[in-house]
Amino acid sequence: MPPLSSGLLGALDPTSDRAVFRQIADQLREAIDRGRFKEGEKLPSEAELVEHYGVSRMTVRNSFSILQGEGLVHAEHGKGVFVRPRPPVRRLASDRFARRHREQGKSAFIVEADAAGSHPQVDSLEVKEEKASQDVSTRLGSVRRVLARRRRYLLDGRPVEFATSYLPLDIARGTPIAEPNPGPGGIYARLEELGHHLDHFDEEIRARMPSPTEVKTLHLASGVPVIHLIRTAYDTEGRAVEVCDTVMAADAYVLSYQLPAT
Amino acid sequence: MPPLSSGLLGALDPTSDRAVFRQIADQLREAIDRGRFKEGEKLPSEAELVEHYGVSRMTVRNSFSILQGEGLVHAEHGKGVFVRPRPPVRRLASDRFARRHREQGKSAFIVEADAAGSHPQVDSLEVKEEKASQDVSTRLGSVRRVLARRRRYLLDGRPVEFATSYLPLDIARGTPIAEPNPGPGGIYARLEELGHHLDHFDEEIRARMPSPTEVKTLHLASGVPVIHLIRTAYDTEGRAVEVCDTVMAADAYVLSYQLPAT
DNA sequence: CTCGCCCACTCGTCTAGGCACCTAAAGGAG
DNA sequence: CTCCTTTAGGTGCCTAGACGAGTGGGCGAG
Repeated sequence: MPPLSSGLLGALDPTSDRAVFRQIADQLREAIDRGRFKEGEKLPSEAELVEHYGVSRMTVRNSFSILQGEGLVHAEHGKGVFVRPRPPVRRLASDRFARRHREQGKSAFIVEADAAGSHPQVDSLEVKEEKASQDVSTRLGSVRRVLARRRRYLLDGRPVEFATSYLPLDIARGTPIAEPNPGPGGIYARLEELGHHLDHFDEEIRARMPSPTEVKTLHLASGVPVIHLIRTAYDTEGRAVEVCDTVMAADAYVLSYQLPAT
Repeated sequence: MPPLSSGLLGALDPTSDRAVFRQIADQLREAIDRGRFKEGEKLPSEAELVEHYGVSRMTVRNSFSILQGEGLVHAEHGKGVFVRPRPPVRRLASDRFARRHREQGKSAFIVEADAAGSHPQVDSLEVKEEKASQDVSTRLGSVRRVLARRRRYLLDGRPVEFATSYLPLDIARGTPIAEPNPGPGGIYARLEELGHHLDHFDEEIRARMPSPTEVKTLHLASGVPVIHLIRTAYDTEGRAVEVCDTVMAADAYVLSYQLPAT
């Protein structure tokens, strides 16, 4: 094992109240923040740090687990611990559902990704009728059963988002909306063709840590939260015609809204 | 030590690929989700679980640390590990900066909190001139120095958000905006009085894990992300007159936006 | 009865190892 | 030269135990 060049990391302060594993985590964090370890670069191995600080391996592992929890690093089995590269973020503008965008035909996700030079994909498509959850039922105005459209979005092979749209059966059943591919402009274009002119959307945004299912579906590294967005679409008669429940990898998105100051 | 009533938790599957500490975490998580352990309730102690599963204490602690990372439980030294109660969330409506709200006089935060029956506070107020960061400078249109207004918001004693407003010096210097208390309606009211009629706001939303500083400032439990909101205010001449950088405890907020479908 | 101390229980930190498994590189077989 | 096997280095997972430190209840002294 090559000796760890000691310029990068300092020594511990034995008089400090701060736990040793926290001190080590602090030093590593600072070194990362200062760019001493760059994105994608490998941190010193556990053994090197054991040597450098004169502590036991569990203590070093503990430090790593803190940094993992903060989303700063990720461990690869058999390779090492690496500074997590910050993936390019996708900006979601608040006008992304504007009518003019629908007129182009392709879905918003595809158009936007192509424009950014990324390779977009949609998978795990599922369209079926099911019982509405309490929450969805409330939002749609006491609907018992709904059409659910589930799909997952990937960017350059990486899953970044999965979403489920819920629509009242009396609107969606037997229309192109109930088809896996609803046609150009997506379901919003179909809704308007069916006479449900869209008036506005409500979006609710939360952020939280992912459930184990979400970790799997989005291949989330530890320390990456999710953004949970619930959009309700209303037609010009004030009726809620769709609820879309979206979970996004928080490190892949910036949401952007423009608000009038009236 | 009283025996752990074994109805609550199952046994381990030694044939499973899943690591033991993950299996234990899974069982605890499921028990919590099913309401077998309720909000605020104490989980079995480490020693009880060691006994129940026949594993070492580190393994049990590892399981707990997973659940902590997910924000499901929190440990209290000397007392036990508890199911984390979900605090009431504050809804931030997208019209919260509408002019009509400013006319009431009090700041948006105070008015809203009072209405919800909570006890609001603002602290660690700091107003000073400083060099603009690269990012702020860009957003404000190549401004070198700015007036920075820092403050922290608390709800019923709990810190939930801290924010910094940056304003160009040529607008803010020598005005009530540079005072600790800018007067009724806040700085937006003052900006309008000074002839900077507000046209619209841009809001950028990110979610991520907090830095150690943010953990301290917001007293964040582990497993709670932050919502990072950057708002830029534009006047009717298209000039950016304020950038507000806000970090919120994600478990205390739901952001709500209404978008036209035009 | 009250106060203060002590002890049992709890989690927090750390040590010192062992086994399993993955990865990459070196080296041997074909 | 290519392909496979071996092996060393690395991480993941786990054990067994020690000491520290916060909490709360019980018990004895006053």
